[in-house]
Amino acid sequence: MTIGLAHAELIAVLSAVTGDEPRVMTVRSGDALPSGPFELGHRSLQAGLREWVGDQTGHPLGYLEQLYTFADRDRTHEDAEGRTISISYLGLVREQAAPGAGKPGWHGWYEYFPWEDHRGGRPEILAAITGRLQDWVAAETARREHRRRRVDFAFGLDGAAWNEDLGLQRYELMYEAGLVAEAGCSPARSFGRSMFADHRRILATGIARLRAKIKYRPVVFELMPESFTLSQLQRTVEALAGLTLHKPNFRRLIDQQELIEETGEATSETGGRPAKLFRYRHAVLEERALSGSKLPLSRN
Amino acid sequence: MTIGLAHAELIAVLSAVTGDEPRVMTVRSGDALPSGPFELGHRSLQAGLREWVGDQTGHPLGYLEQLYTFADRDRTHEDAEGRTISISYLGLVREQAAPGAGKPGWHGWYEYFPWEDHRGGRPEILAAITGRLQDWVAAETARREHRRRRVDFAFGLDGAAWNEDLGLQRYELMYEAGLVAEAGCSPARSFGRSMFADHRRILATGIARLRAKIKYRPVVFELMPESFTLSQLQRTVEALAGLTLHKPNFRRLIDQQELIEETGEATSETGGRPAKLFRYRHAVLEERALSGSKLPLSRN
DNA sequence: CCGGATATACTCACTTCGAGTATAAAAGGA
DNA sequence: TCCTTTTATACTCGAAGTGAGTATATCCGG
Repeated sequence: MTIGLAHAELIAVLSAVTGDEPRVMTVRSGDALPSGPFELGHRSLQAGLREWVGDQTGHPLGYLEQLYTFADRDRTHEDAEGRTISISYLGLVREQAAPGAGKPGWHGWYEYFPWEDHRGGRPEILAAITGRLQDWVAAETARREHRRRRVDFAFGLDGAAWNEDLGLQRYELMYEAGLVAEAGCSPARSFGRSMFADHRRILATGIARLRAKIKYRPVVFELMPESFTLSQLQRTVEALAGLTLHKPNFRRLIDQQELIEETGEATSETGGRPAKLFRYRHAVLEERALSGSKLPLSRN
Repeated sequence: MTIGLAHAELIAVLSAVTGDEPRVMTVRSGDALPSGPFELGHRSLQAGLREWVGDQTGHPLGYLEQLYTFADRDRTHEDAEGRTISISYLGLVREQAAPGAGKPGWHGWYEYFPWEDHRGGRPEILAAITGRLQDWVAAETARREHRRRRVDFAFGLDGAAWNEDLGLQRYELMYEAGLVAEAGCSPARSFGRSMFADHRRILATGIARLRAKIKYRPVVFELMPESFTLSQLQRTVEALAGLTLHKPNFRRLIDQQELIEETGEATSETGGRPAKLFRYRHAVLEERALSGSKLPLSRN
């Protein structure tokens, strides 16, 4: 059996949350995701990436999961020896363990995807985006209805509700419609900050995966410090989801799951009544669900 | 930047359901999953696999999604040129398009995982498996409680309910505990039919992914013929999940989602009252949810 | 025409969920 | 000191969804 030869490369989407801003680790002043060769000495892909991230950044890496493997024709390596296979990973870094967060190297998610942050209501930029998408729908003749449904569904138009999990579909639609610089359109007519090659698409994949995951796995705690208040926890989830949540219902959800316990201490750094501090119950298996199903949205 | 060279290989978990038996396409008389080199001519991984499957089997491939990419040290290729990277995919084949199903080449899932089929109640083989796992728990000293919780959670012991999505965790626990032939234990002391290298683990990954997916995406219809009865649909879902469902609630769930419509015809092949035939509403976007959350279990 | 088998339709209690309201405990200024 | 602001925490209530069971319809074969 002959086996195709290829170059293997690892790409990491490393995220942290500082305050209420989700961030991603970047190189080249925010133009690319960190990546590197898959060395032969590594035990496995996972171990290879962990080691590599540790060396490069000094941040201990908590949660790590594989995202997707790409090998499209345009990803061919310079020399003709074969094509490049890129294996992407999603990693979560604890805020306090990431002193670089906020400094250069870490950039906010919503710099690249300004239309994904709905915490302050529907972003105004969406009007421009969906306007351009309507033109793109109108330009199609054969399958116009299908295209319209895809746009309406992904962007929450025509009665559909905004779904924060569809970030990847949204980016891909915008790519198809030529609304992002990576698709070759002029920077003036593009939306959001672009990245090298398909790195922004990989970032969108990571964000979408994380947004979906926080709904049924307690991964948020990988981003929290050792002890935290319920409001901090809520703001972190809100930062990731790009949505504001209903406070009483969020709290009910959290203590139904019995994932956290009081430390006994409290903090009064927030201005008003002092908040109790909580810690994650590590006894809980990672397999346990965070929320039964959906996030408790607030109506703004 | 140097890039590691590697051999790239595609592995496919192709599934179909015949009657009420879920099957997987195999080679070597059921000892291995179909696999092949990733050729340089292919446009992308997805296209490469689609083409390759079409050539090899003659079955048109409906749904196709990437599963996982493996590159562990023990997967090294014979010649010393580098290691092998295996990219696995899950594909769904429509029953009527798979005339080979039932014939050699297609084997039932539960031949490899007899403990995963709970349609006739908890399989007796589970008593033997969990017995051996208890020994394995007792053999641990340092983190015995953690190990016990993992076993209880995965196998539905000590108050926990059986969760059909945890097939991969169960296989991995059994591998760790040395209960499967792939882990090097004697065939006499192993459970289920084993496969070449880590192919059974990949199959478990595919099964787990599909079981999770049918709960929130209408992928079952990729396995159904053009028109079908509600009972057929239910039996197909039951075959995949390895569980029996509550009939009235299953039907309520289905027509709440408005995923199917009557063809106007009926069939009386089943013995009793003739059943209405339905078809999948292709107008529905693939992104739409199948069931709000969980499957409607029946209490057996 | 009656029982067995299968399909389809309806009911009801209970839990969960969305939304809103009420009370508690700090800080700071008049 | 007391009142306002701010944040935290606790409780209520109706609507919707879910689990479980029952009732009716329509075929087949004797």
